[in-house]
Amino acid sequence: MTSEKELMAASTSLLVLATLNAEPSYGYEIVKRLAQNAKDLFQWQEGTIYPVLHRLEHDGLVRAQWQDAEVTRGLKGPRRRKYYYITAKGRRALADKTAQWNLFHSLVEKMTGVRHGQPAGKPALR
Amino acid sequence: MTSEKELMAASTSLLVLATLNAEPSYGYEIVKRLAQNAKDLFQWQEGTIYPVLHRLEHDGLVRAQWQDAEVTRGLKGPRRRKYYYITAKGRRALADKTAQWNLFHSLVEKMTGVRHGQPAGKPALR
DNA sequence: TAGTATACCTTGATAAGCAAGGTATAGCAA
DNA sequence: TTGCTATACCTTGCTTATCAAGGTATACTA
Repeated sequence: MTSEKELMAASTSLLVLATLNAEPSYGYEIVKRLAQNAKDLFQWQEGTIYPVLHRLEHDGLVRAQWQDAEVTRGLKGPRRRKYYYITAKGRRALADKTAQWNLFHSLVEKMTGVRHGQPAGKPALR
Repeated sequence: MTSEKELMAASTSLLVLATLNAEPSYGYEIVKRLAQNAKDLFQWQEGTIYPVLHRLEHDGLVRAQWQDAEVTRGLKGPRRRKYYYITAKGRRALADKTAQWNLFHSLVEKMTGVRHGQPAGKPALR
């Protein structure tokens, strides 16, 4: 595999970037949101997501900002959240990774004989 | 990730099983065939495929058989090929893994906002 | 006062892929 | 005949991603 390994590894960072592209968020919430979108069929662990966020930040695809103390006033739990925002570079990376994913998916489709569209009896997440 | 980790790891065994489902084959040829189907955009290494085949055989999803000597007569190269055949259990596994892959893909689609069908300007392998 | 939910994080084990190398056979060209 | 290339099998060591598990701390709630 040349870039296929990154494609595999990309699925998590891809989904994290997609989450942040929709709306800024923080680690704990991203975990919940992914599980929610996947209807709990797939669940990422915190131990997976936090290192990914750190790497994305290190690579400049997202930037992090501890929220103001007053924002959390009235909320239960600790008064600290590290919000992540996708950057312009992150949006480009998201587009690239999405294109790569779709390309790889079309290979799987071709080889497994799955047709486009959603054939009857093939459930999908909605 | 619950079974998501297997889903990631599944992409290679999925494609190997799909290859063998189309037609019995052997390691060296499978590598070539995958690269060909992927138009060399993705390339699996022998060091990846052989262990996968051994694992699939160990799990009973394929069975292996050294070919007869006469079959290779006239061919260049060594007179030995280890042909792999998909089993009934392998076909069930292929169906399962394909369903899992499609489920996961629908999550990616949902989160990246990609619609079904092939939107204009989104190239795919044909 | 104890439990639960929120929110951050790290560590050690497991597993998959890759690059690189190794062995061997046979055709073909110099 | 000598050496290159293609075929065909395989293993080893490194890297990297994920997970399970644990740790810290805050604040609401029973």
